[in-house]
Amino acid sequence: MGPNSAISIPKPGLFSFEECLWFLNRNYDECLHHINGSSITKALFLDGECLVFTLSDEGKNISVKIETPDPSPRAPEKLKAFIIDWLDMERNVSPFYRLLKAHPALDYMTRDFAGLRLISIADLHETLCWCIIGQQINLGFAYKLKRRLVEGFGEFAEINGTRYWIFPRPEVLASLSVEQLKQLQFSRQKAEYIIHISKQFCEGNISKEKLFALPTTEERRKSLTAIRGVGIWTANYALMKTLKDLNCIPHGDIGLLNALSNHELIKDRKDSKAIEKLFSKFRGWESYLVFYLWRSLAVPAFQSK
DNA sequence: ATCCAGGGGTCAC
DNA sequence: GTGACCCATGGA
Repeated sequence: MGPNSAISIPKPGLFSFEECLWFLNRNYDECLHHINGSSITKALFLDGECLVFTLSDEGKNISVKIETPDPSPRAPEKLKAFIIDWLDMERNVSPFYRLLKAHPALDYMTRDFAGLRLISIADLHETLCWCIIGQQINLGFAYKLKRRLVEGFGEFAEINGTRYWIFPRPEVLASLSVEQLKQLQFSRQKAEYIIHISKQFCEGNISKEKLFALPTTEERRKSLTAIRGVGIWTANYALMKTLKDLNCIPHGDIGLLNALSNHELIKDRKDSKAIEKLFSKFRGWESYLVFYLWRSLAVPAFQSK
């Protein structure tokens, strides 16, 4: 491990590693990263190179340690860019905080969730598959299904006896049969959607680059919902989590509705006028507001539901 | 047993 | 464009 594998990333203002860590370590059985005390370890492919890295808090900086032996010369630089993007470290969120502070029911978030960033999922294929998995089932079971998929068909790097998994490649999922996924307790519908979406990636019909190339959110949304299994909720989730489009609201999301209800911001699940009214005050920061509202679901006072 | 869960497709109007 | 209905599967 030479000096090249030590990387430091300066923390921006209104950024809390602890809050981001909290999000990544919610009470779910996540299989794509490991939390150990106050550090995160994850594996990924960067331009085809498999890297395992550990993030930890260094006060004014975040330190990144590459665990994989013999990383390529450009690995540190690419990894740094990945992490800045992953934890949304380059964004100035102070305008969002000003909007929160101006809202009596949401003001507390600027203190209780201070420094939380919109943590992304870089891989569009992974995001869409994750959406399909999570559609209409409880999150606990969704994470279970994801783990089965990842450990069944993904790849891993092993460091000191621990396996760090990477989400399966589109080519692998595209070649599966519906029956193989049904054995993992995927419904027929989920199995068909995932195989179909994976094939679309293999054939080059979908890619993150192609989506980015579209000029407007509306065109990106249309392009996504044209895919079988991708509805408006999934499209908005993917735009928010992978393209970091900040104008996206996953309408109908049960967690979002529960959070709005907890804050007494809506009367019932069909109160779309109240939802529109709230989000109209957060133009340009809708996705951040959604993310913070999801965060609020873990607040003990809102847990009794 | 019954209802719900970070939806989506289809089909009628 | 909107609404009713079906699809699936585990968890509480």
